[in-house]
Amino acid sequence: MTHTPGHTPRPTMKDVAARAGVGLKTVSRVVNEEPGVTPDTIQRVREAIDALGFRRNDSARLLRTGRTASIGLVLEDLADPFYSPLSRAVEEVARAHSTLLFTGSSAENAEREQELVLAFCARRVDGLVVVPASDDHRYLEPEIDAGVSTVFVDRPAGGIDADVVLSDSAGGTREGVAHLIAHGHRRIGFIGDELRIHTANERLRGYREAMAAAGLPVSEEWISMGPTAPERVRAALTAMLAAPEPVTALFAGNNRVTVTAVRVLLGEVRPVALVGFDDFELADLLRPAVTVIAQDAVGLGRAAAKLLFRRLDGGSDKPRRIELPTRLIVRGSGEIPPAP
Amino acid sequence: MTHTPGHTPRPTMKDVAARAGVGLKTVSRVVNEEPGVTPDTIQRVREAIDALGFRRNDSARLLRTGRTASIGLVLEDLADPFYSPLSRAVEEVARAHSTLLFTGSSAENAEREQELVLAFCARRVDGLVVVPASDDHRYLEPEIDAGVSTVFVDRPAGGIDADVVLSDSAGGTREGVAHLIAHGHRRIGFIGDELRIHTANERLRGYREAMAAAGLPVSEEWISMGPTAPERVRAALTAMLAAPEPVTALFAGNNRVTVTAVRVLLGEVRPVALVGFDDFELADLLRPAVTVIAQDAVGLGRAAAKLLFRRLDGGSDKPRRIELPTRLIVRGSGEIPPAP
DNA sequence: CCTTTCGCTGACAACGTTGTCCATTCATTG
DNA sequence: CAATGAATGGACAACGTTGTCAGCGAAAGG
Repeated sequence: MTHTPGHTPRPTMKDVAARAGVGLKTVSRVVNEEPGVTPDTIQRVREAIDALGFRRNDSARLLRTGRTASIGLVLEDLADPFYSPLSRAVEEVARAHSTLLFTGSSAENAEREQELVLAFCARRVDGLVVVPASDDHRYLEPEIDAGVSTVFVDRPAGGIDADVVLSDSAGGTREGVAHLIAHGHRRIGFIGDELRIHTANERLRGYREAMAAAGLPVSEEWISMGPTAPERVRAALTAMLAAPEPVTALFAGNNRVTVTAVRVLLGEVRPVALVGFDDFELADLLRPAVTVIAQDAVGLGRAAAKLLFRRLDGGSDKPRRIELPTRLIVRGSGEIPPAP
Repeated sequence: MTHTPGHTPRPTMKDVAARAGVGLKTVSRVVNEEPGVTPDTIQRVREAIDALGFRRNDSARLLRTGRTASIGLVLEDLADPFYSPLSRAVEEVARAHSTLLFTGSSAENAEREQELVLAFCARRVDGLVVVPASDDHRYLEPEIDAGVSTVFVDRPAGGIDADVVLSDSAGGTREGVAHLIAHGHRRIGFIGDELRIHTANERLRGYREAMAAAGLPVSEEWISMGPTAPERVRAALTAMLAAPEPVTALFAGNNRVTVTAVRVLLGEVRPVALVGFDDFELADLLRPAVTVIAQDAVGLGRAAAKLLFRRLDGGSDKPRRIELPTRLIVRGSGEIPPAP
């Protein structure tokens, strides 16, 4: 018994063929609009299809043809306001290529990433777009060899040479920190994500470079890397502000940090300047409005997906690295001068 | 040729069997951890699997077994801050059932919804979670008969009797409007989404009921339904404020309307009270902080997915309608008294 | 009128897996 | 020592589709 009790089993091409009084292959031809069928026969087959409510089983079809017309997207969290436009962009490109999209969230967990990726591979997706959570992707090598094109986004793959689409994290951060320096700040804090995350590292590097370029010393007490949970960020920032020589400005390493920082600073008497990496909705409506380094999430997703489909269409030069520029959006919070 | 040039073709169970010197079915048994294989044989097969980098083709497997262990999620926009937690919740439940998730955005377009749904059905997903964009789902009837369990979320299906999980839109709106009335407002505007959208209708009904319950007249000029594009909302609100008897408070029908309203009101000299349907991040950081009717997006997604899996596990009583309560979150913007 | 060509159609194998069932082996038992 | 039966392994069909190829009839050409 192949159908759930209580349900009529799905008609197959065989059923349609029988009903229309034609051969199996003729039905296939009609369904796929292949040439070489008389209008009369087409008509008969069409009627049988409608009468039976037949719908082609794409799983079976794709088993035969070898392509599944589906791709997998693994990211950190579907619900993260930074990743959701990215996934929407991937979806859009996939749609343009008549391809369906599997999605999964790794929750920043290496094991879960691998589990998802391999599950997608077992489903024989044609390709993958992955926001890495792990830093070792050698487990993907056999899959890639077997023909599963893979493009990494937002962070590079670990241990393998693969396509990747990134934002210019270091450059963007340099620009943001330079903006704070230009407004007179000398003691600038940096709160970022865990060091094992590539972008966190890059942004920290950008911070150090900008400070060095301005000839400013950096105290390690101004730097705090770790989980972006509100409590951790709150504690870190509070400590920086309570130090004997408190920071007068903060660079926030991503939007979750920025939001928590805004909350903390709202309770501060001293004005503290703030620039955040990642734009977010309503940043312009806060008071002060938050100056940010905006990344192009849609651009990242689109570029990654397009690169993936180029691979699927046969482009197979060596792995590419695409870096998208960021954009400083000046809104006010970065222009607050240091308290005298 | 079944593999892309330049790639090694994937090994199949046959290859593994040959290499391990056992029968095909024995490999299948090992892979599926079925009993009846000597530890010794298991060992040999395992080695062959590793050596060849074999990974079971789930598409083929599922063709045979009839279940695809995948479900489809169709919503309005994956990138919408209201829907992304919902989809994350569905994903979480799916994961707990070892099921993969196809996602697709209908962009509030009936045709596209149907296209997506039918594409998922052609892939023989086990079930569907759908946020309706169309108001006629009779096209789904043959699929449901064929055993594709379907649960609708956020809005009910049109033309068919099916499971649905909703927020209490009318009740929530009543509560929100009553809140404004309690603070002295008599002329309250309502800006909502297009009338063909069920929730828009329900919320409008809630508004009318609350006004009627307080014995307040309603001028049709205080009501504006239509697309939630910022320009349209801006124009509507501006008109309400410029009228001879301007509204002193606004109820915004969803979060997109609320955000645009906040922007418009920021430029207003008169204080205007505001309550919005849907909570959104940072609502508490705006000044005034925005009072909202919060819906439980995660709860909606989870309830829908759980109901779906209950169906998949065989539960087949008649279609259920689950209504989740909303919650008034008082933050300030709703407490502004009417200008004298 | 016979052959060639061509348009149309269908039988059959194959895709990679699982379910059914029979064959073999080997230890146990009468 | 033969009979029994459990444990193990494998041959084969089937899932629903598409690709290959051969057959058939009719139109076209000699």
